[in-house]
Formats: sequence, C-alpha cells, structure tokens
Amino acid sequence: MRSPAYRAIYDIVRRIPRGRVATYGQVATLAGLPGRARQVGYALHALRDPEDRDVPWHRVINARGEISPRAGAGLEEHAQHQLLQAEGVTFDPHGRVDLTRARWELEAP
DNA sequence: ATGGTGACGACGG
DNA sequence: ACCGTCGCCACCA
Repeated sequence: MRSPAYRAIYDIVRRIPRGRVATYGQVATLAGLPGRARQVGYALHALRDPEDRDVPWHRVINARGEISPRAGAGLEEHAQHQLLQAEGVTFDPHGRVDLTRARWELEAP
C-alpha cells in the first residue's frame, strides 16, 4: 500500500523541473526523511500504477552524479539516460552528470 | 519473528 | 579518484 512517506517522496519528485536532477538523499531530506535515501529508491522502484505517471522518476540520480545500477538487466538505466539527455541533461565521458550545474535547488515553499 | 537485501550516502584509507 | 565499511530501514521469504 501507499504510505504517507511514499506520497511525500512522490510529491517532491514531481517538483523537479525538466532538465534538472536531484539526488536520492536530497529528495529524502526534502520529503522529511533525512538519512533515508534508500527508501527513496524503494519508493521509485514501486512506481507502477497509472496514477503515478506524472512522477518524473528519471530525474533522481545518486550523489555521485551517476544513474544508479539496478539489479538484473540494466534496461531501465538506459531509458533513464535517454530521458535525461532528451531534456538537455549532459553526461561526461564517465556517464556522470555535473551536479554543481544540473542539480535542482528547491525554491521558496 | 528474523535474517538478508538493496534505484543510497558519509567517511576513512 | 577509487574502494571497503558501516549506518540506515522498508520489504520479503
């Protein structure tokens, strides 16, 4: 079932604008769950319902600026890379995003 | 219950 | 910059 924590996480992710990215830890903190970055990964992994179509899960990457490796075949990683590139996010030769440039900063609440 | 796992992250070497 | 370790905690078998 969908817990309040998951809803809080999705609400934050929905605010990340096109062409910008946020880290798991950043989303966790903004969602009121400081130190629980892993839970953000779980919440995004659980995104499968139609009502979650508006959650831009691909804009969440890890603190090193990389697309986090999933278990199993990495098809989703590839999709995430493409979606981000399509919105203008650039990757260096190591597949990393320059967070100092592309990181989303929360505006005034 | 309970132990293993993992879309993470800070830290130390 | 690159590992390994440890803390974290919801999920699941």
